[in-house]
Amino acid sequence: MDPAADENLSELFWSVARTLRHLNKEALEPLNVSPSHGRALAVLMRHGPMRPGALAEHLRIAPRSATEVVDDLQGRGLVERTPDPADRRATVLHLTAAGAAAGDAIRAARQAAAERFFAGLHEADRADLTRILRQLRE
Amino acid sequence: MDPAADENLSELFWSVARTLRHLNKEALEPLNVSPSHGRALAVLMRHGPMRPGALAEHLRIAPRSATEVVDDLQGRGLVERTPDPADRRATVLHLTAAGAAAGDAIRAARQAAAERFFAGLHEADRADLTRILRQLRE
DNA sequence: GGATTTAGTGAGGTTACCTCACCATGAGGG
DNA sequence: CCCTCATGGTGAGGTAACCTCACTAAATCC
Repeated sequence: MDPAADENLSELFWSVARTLRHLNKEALEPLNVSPSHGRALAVLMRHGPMRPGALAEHLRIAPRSATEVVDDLQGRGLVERTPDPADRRATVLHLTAAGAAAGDAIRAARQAAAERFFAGLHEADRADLTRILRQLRE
Repeated sequence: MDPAADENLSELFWSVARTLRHLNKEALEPLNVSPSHGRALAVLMRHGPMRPGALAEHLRIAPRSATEVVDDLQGRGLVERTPDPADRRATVLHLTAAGAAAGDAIRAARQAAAERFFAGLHEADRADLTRILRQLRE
């Protein structure tokens, strides 16, 4: 159990993470969305209309911060707030047509970036990586 | 080449990265240093005294931002600025005794966190992960 | 039906960055 | 030797993406 090995594994992980983040950001740049907005749109794409609170949970940010993201997205005409018929305190967020289009573009760009990044791996290595990462996530 | 597989691999990677970052931050918290300060101290520990500009390069931030980090670190008595005898425009940063001690503690805490995190993996999986990450880093 | 909880948001703060402008110093060319 | 240009550091001011705290309106519990 060489301690230096763990240190290296951790550093290695960060080094790879940085590259991947960079690629992601680059992929999103031409679409004129920040990574944070991209994540929010992706959540709405995947899980459908939801309340700001639920969005906050998905993004693991404070509810107040979700309000801010939504403000911004609404300002760009990508999402809309509609009153929740079941609870008059609440609002429901849903994508506009433009938002859905942006979401599609983001998904495609992200996927292309990931594809490029992981393309160097053999099928078996991919499978191993997936398995190991799943285990780390617990 | 299922597209969804790559999407998942990328997301999986981020999920794990987030956990690791969280652990790192937690490990640094009791030492009362932010991750950003920790990184700066680590660079000074590893590479010895250097100018702010060099620190900025190592941290991949703008020189002006390095000034800020150094201001903070100096305010906590962890680093000192001394005039560079070779260039009267420049200053040289070096760790104080407290800074070196903090650097040691940070290194230990970081390593312990990584140890705990990767402890769940079998030796073989660790080796695979290391190999695959190395390959991804190219 | 009054107390408590929950949903969303205004106000204001923090962290970790950034650019631009500026000054002092150093280095090279005529 | 002086003049120009490059370089090291920093003041001023800005930004993104978070945060907490306090508040209102509505729902829910006892």
